[in-house]
Amino acid sequence: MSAIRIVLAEDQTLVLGAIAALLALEPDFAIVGRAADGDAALALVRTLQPDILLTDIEMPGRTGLDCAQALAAERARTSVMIVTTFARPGYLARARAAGVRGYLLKDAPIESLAAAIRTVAAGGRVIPAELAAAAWEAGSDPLTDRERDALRLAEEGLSNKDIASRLGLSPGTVRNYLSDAAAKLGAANRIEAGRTARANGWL
Amino acid sequence: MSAIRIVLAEDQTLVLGAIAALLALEPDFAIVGRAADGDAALALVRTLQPDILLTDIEMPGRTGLDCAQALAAERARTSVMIVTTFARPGYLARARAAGVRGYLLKDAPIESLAAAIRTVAAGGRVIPAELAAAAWEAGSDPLTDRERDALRLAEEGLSNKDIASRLGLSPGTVRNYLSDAAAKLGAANRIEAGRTARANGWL
DNA sequence: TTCGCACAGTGACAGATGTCACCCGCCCGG
DNA sequence: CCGGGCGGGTGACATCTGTCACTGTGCGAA
Repeated sequence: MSAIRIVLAEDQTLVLGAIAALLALEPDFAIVGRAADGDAALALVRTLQPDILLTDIEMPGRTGLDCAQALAAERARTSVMIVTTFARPGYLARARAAGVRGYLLKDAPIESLAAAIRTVAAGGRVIPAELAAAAWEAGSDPLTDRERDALRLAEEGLSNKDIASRLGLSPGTVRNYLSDAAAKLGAANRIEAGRTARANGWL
Repeated sequence: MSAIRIVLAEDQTLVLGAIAALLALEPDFAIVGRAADGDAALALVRTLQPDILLTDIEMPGRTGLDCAQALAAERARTSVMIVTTFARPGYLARARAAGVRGYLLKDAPIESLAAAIRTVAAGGRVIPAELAAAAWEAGSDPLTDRERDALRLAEEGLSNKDIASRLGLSPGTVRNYLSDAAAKLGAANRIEAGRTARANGWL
């Protein structure tokens, strides 16, 4: 029986190296490639055709979710697994939509990583029950594209006028979008709205 | 020659296990303890008296910087090293003040970790030059304690009135604090002020 | 074809926020 | 003992934000 061939993607080099060291201890795993950003990860997967791509979400350039989407579109033979710090419902939903086969949190017990990889390599799926439940409770993203755009800029402290000129809108329209977004999210103002949206992985 | 005795503290269990696996590969290192939060780390250091405490900053309960401060106050024999995601000048400044002997970023090359540990164990210090330079440029925290308090709550989207009642102040005073803070930080409003302060590690 | 909804805008109003001046008391360093 | 900084406060003012109502357009689904 041949080893499970794995490509790792993670922007924090120290963590990348450490996870590689951890997985290398398992006799049935072969770490065939490492990448520090999404574009490098995609390139590696395309040339190496591994069994598993184990990737972080938040990376410079292309995110792990972007990679999963791209590979799904190409009908690649590689199964994508996500390892992330964030238990955001929106991330999980996007991962599911992108055909991701495993979703793990970085504060999960270590043994669960190797176990999850074996499960996915055998054709299974790994999504923690608590996470799935939280995603269910949070529901789906209620925001429209323009509301998201406005909220992203508002988060950075821009005024309605500045946001309007960046988006090519009138300040009044921006005010309406942010007001709508806050209402949908049950927030009292743009700051709270931004925090809520981000916590849910909707930004 | 005996091994360098190390205690690791890191709240993301997966990363903790991975770093432990990585360091365990070095014959002159002995991982004598692991902790997933600051309080556990302190307790371990006090009983085990290791050569090195290698700790993250952002952890539940006590932060890595808090631990360093506590150990410095006790004149402990353990040297504290920080490994963190964030290159925030304020963090580095607080680390220096707490007698921290090494400060590494999680996106540093892997080999540098082992090298840094050996340097610190031999009585040296490890602070990356770029980080030190950035800290120099950013200058020191211009905020007063009350301004920081107000800014922290403002970040969460609370109104002046709510912040005032939480801090036991009048809303006008809160307004003044936030206005002062924004002026000191060169920000146009509370949101930008909060972002700037956080980016610098002043919150 | 009509309904709903995203997108875009205007106008009016209340309330929140930002700015400034100016007040007090306190403590600490020169 | 006097200045300066911090903590705390007031009042006035301008501007920004949040809320509502109401007007359109265009698209896609029933």
